[in-house]
Amino acid sequence: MSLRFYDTSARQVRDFTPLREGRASLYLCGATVQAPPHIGHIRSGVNFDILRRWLEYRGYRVVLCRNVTDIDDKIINVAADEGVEWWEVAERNQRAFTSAYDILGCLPPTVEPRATGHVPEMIELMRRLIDRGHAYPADDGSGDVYFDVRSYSGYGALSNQRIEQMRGACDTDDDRGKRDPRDFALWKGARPGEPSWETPWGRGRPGWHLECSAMSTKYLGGSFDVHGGGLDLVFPHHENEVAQSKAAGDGFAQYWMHNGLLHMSGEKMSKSLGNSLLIPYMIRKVRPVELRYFLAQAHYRSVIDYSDEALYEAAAAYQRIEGFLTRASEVAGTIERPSEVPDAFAEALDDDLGVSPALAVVHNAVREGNTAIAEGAKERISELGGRVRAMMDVLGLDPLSETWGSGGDSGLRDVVDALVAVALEQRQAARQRKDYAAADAIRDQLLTAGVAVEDTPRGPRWELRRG
RNA sequence: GGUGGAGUGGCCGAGAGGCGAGGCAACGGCCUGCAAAGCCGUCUACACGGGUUCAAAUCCCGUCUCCACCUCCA
Repeated sequence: MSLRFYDTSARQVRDFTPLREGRASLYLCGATVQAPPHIGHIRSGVNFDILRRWLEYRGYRVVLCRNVTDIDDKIINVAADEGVEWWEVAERNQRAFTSAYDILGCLPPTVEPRATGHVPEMIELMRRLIDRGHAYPADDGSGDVYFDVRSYSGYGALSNQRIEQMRGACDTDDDRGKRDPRDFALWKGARPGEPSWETPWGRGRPGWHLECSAMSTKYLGGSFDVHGGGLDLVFPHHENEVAQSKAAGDGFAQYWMHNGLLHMSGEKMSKSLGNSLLIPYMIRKVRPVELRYFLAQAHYRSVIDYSDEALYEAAAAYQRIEGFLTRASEVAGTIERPSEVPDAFAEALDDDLGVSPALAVVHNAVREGNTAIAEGAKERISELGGRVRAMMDVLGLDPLSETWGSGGDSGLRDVVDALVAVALEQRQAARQRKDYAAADAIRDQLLTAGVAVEDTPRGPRWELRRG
């Protein structure tokens, strides 16, 4: 079977056929940098990182454009509240997003354009829309420029809605100068004290949707393959984007992919809830790779109901895979990672990124591998270990990848290893003379210090036990 | 009012007409001085009521419950 994805616009799974053979162009709605990211934002990043990695595995040359919207009402409001410049807020939060993506092992995008760096492109797009009769500057002198939704017959096609049934857009203070309440702002006229840029229609700043159409066109062309983002962006953001671009004469996205949202206690984690699931806090609960596993394991279109229990279960599942690979390396030496993944795994990902069934393939290989370790079958261990690494690598989760290195000082680790070895020698001596009370006391002391000892047929081994 | 999604074993979570996905937890066994890890086994589930079918968790009709979007959202 071929590679296929669920297309929000078609409301069904479609075979993936790129516009240019061997290439895949992706536009991903990244952050509006009004606040630091929580795990819902990063889920989106992880889901699309897996898409990107899978496309690359399938031989496509991927160009991923992930925007940063660095100007909007909330950014301005936060800046005003804090008494700092709007660009301080944007810079600070963009750094937080970048850091979070890095920590979770998301590959950097090919290009990461910022809205405020593309005002000329936005002006040009507005010019095209006005020339074609799809947009108009407000006639009240406010400087607003609106998209005329009634002029574009396809409006509502993406989100499957009829204009008549839509509510009015309240995206400006008082809907000044709108011809129809559902018209949305391409450009917002400047208010006193706000950042603004010069345009033929007066000073102002971008509306929320214009930047994505302008930047996708600049970096990916008028037509590109996949547009992605969170399910909550389907309307109005993506509906408005596609309206702007198609009304201007561009082909725009061929496929629309939306990740499901992450809920907290039955509630969606919106920015306004101000919840505590920010990345620095989360990675005190579990390691980053375990957080990535948690976010990746469910199908990208399903809702994830966040709970600490579910998070810890995911961490345990990951540790099972990691434990196998660690022990496999100890027994069979370096585990080479082959370039191919098993067919069953590939078929799962080909089918609309079925990460869950793909992970079932991984776990089956882990169980076989553990049996091979028990039997001491080195070739089999290497083979299965390599297979597991290859599969996990495609998901960005290979435990033996340098991405997930302990991050600690390796020199310090050598010191600890030597110290633990001293203690273990004493414990072994105690065991030899069957002084199990002494042996167990040493093991307990090490455990208290965070060193978990396991006895194996080849002698004791140890590892750091977290928290 | 409009649009879309969901209800699966103790828990998480796939699947979508016929073979028990997988994980976590629990219990029993093997292994171990004891553990740990691992392996084997047990727990045979699909909201409810009808229907179609040789066969339904999966299709159809109805009902209930929950959720999302309908201009702050990833």
